[in-house]
Amino acid sequence: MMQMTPMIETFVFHFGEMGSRWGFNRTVGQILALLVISEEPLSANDIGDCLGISRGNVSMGLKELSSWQLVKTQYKAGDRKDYYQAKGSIWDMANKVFEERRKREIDPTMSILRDIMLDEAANQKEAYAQQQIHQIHDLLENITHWTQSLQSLSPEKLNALMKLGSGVGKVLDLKDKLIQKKVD
Amino acid sequence: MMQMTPMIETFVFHFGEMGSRWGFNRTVGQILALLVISEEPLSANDIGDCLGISRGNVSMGLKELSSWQLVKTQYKAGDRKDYYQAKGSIWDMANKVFEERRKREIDPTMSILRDIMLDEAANQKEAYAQQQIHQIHDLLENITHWTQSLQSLSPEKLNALMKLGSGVGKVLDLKDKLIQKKVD
DNA sequence: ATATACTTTCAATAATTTCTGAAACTTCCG
DNA sequence: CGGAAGTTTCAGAAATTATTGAAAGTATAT
Repeated sequence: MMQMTPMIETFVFHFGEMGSRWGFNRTVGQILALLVISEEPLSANDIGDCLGISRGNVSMGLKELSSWQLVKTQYKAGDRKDYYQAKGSIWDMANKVFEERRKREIDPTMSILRDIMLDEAANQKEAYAQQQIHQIHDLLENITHWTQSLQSLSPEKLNALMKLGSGVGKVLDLKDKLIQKKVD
Repeated sequence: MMQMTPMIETFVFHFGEMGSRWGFNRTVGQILALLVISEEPLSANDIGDCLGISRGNVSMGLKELSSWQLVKTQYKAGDRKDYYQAKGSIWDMANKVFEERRKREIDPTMSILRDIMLDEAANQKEAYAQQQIHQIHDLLENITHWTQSLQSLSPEKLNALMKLGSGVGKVLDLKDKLIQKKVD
């Protein structure tokens, strides 16, 4: 079984706190952290022992992580236990988290905003409200398209883009110039 | 006082639900939504009446929104009441939310990860853990730089970038070619 | 078919977060 | 100063969310 050295405890517990901000609860955050820093797969009992949580809670946590597609199951020959591992690279996981959050947090809002935009404004106040709602909708739509296109980039390109930092403004200028060339 | 038409109610209540996912609680989300779609400033009592919540809760919600720098206070001549309004454009507000979330969710984690990275790995397991932690740190650092550079872009450029969508990959290729030229 | 070794579910409970409302505080005016 | 009109605070109540653990479920080996 994994032993919890002080370093690993610090990481796992902190990740538990933060996990709750990233859309899952403390236990789920801790389980994910544990799986991420553990090279070999862990059984559900290992996880419960390390974190000092009940067996049922581990099961629910793993179920949640599965729904986020963040864990994979390993079967060991001659052993009935299931063993769990983090699935994919850190990059892949971050992507999964972004995508899942978009689905849960942005998509439902978009749908409601679209409905509202179809309604006829009944008075001056509603007209103003609708105008604001329109802006929020457009913003969310942009963010959605944007993150989707980031997800379709290869990891290398993504990394290049990230490294670009404030150079991103320059690249935009570049693009304008090139388009200009084509027009000429 | 603002009347709650069905359209406005739908929006405000939904925003309340979603607000809790964006880092503030239901009431705070509702108050923000109400202020965003209301053209003229509202008093704390107006807000409480519209949302059916206690005066104390309104006060706490406004305090929270102030700490996010999302509201401004208006004083009306010959009226002792304070009147509140959403501060800045939708874009500005989204930026504030991003920034505030970064401060609360990413920065503390970065600091802990940095500490861990300075420790000497005591054994093979810790070495692997440290390697993973290093990757997480780099990812978060990239995201931080990236979002900071987005924030420093003008709204127009930001919009152009958003509209670019998957074209972003092409622009990157372009950049590589241009750098290549310089090297030649 | 039964025993065994595990996993999952879910009702009850515990922990946490949010909300209320009364009291304390502030500010403005006469 | 005293009081009226407002705002803020915070202890306790209410609501929500997370956790436990025992019971039910599943799969495998004999």
